[in-house]
Amino acid sequence: MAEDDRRTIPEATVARLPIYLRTLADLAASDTATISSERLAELAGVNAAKVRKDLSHLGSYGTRGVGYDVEYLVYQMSRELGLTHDWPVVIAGAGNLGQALANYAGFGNRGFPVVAMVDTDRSKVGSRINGVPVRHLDELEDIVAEHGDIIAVLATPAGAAQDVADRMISAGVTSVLNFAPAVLNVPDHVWLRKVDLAVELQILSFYRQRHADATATATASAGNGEPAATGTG
Amino acid sequence: MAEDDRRTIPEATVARLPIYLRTLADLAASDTATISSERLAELAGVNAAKVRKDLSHLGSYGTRGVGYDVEYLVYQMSRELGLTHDWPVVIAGAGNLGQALANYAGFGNRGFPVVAMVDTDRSKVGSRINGVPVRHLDELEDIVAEHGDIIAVLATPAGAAQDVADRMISAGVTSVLNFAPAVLNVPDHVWLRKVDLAVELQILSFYRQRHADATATATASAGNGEPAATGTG
DNA sequence: CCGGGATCGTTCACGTGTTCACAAAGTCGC
DNA sequence: GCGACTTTGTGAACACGTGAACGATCCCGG
Repeated sequence: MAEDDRRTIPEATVARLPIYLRTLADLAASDTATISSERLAELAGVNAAKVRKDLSHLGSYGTRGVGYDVEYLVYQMSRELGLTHDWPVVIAGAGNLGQALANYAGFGNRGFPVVAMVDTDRSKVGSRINGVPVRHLDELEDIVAEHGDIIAVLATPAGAAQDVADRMISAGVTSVLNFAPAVLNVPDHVWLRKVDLAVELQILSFYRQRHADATATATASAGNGEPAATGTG
Repeated sequence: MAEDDRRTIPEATVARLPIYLRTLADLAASDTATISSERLAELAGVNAAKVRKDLSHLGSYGTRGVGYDVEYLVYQMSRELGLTHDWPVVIAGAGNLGQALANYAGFGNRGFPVVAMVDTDRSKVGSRINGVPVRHLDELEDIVAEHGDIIAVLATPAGAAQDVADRMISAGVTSVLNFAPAVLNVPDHVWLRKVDLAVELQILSFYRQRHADATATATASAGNGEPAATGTG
């Protein structure tokens, strides 16, 4: 493996690393010392060759004939994913979704403490949700200044998302996770990921609809209602 | 375009159709009659050629020199996505996330009525959340029988997700949207998509971490902190 | 010290998705 | 009607991700 490859991990691999990490953490908790690519692939729901190729991007941490050392792999992977220290998170929008995210254990527990929520609704500002203070959107610059490099989670209505994102970014935010059902335009230096519930449901709806069509029209012909799609790379 | 192509829409295209549809619906609401692929691409945040190729999978609904008829495209796309009728949804898990999803307007409003939530916590069973009745998991078979083909949304703890999924599937469910932070194994005839908050944050963390590394080590060299990644295909 | 068995790391071929580029096909002004 | 202009639809080149295959490497028992 060339020295350069270690610094250019394919996007598809990056998206799978957290899954591997979670699986490996479970294994470590159950006192499993080593694991083969085949078993890890099974647990992570992917192909064994893919596991080996993915892990090879991190370096040669496996031992032929034995497998991978779970503890060491967890350590290296955590380091690579930047999980050795906390990343503060600010949630924009204290509505249903925002509150649920603030309460979500998986957030704060594992390295992503929610340091504040911001909203424009003055009746919410000043309260606390799961211990997280709700502050006014206008205080955003202060919050970023307090915590430095921060991750923005957008849980606002669609109409407000772009405006809030713009303010986040001009305040210095470079990582945005968008839950609002809207397409966001961000500058090149900002990393954006999006989670869209409606889109996911509609994708499911498409395949179901097509399956219904296929079985309806092809009652006697060779109906090929190909199923089994895994989602959200 | 061969007759066959209309029935084999690439997965990547399917994932973008809902975005186009939402954009087009907004345009229709603002009395825009026709739109070019270039403008639609701009609004949807993608490449113009990609828009044309994606839309060509639905058929030749554009007019050269003019663009696409917005209304007609909305109609065809809704039909293709199976949005001409409702798809009932059952949410498993009445915790923070499940409740937020039940309250989420984008769900029930646009063709995905939440007909029930299921949980094993007897203190929750019998109550209503945003008008949605919370029933016991054991009633799952009844619920599926009542509403026929149903979409399952899993908002349970990770440990319970596989069990609940198994029960859903044996009750007849063929579409599953998984919010639980766990890898699910489902039979081939079931469509599965997943949304994982922790994974998304960790992906953001990776790119931020790498960026920090790059700028730290390459203060004087040609620091190439390549940003701008769009998420969740 | 050596052979057998297991498993990694990598190469290669293939399929899928993206982007460019351009002919085909339409509109509009005159 | 006709030419200029606009925009679609698609062919082709390219980039990327996947999965199978296999040599390389390591442990273990004797």
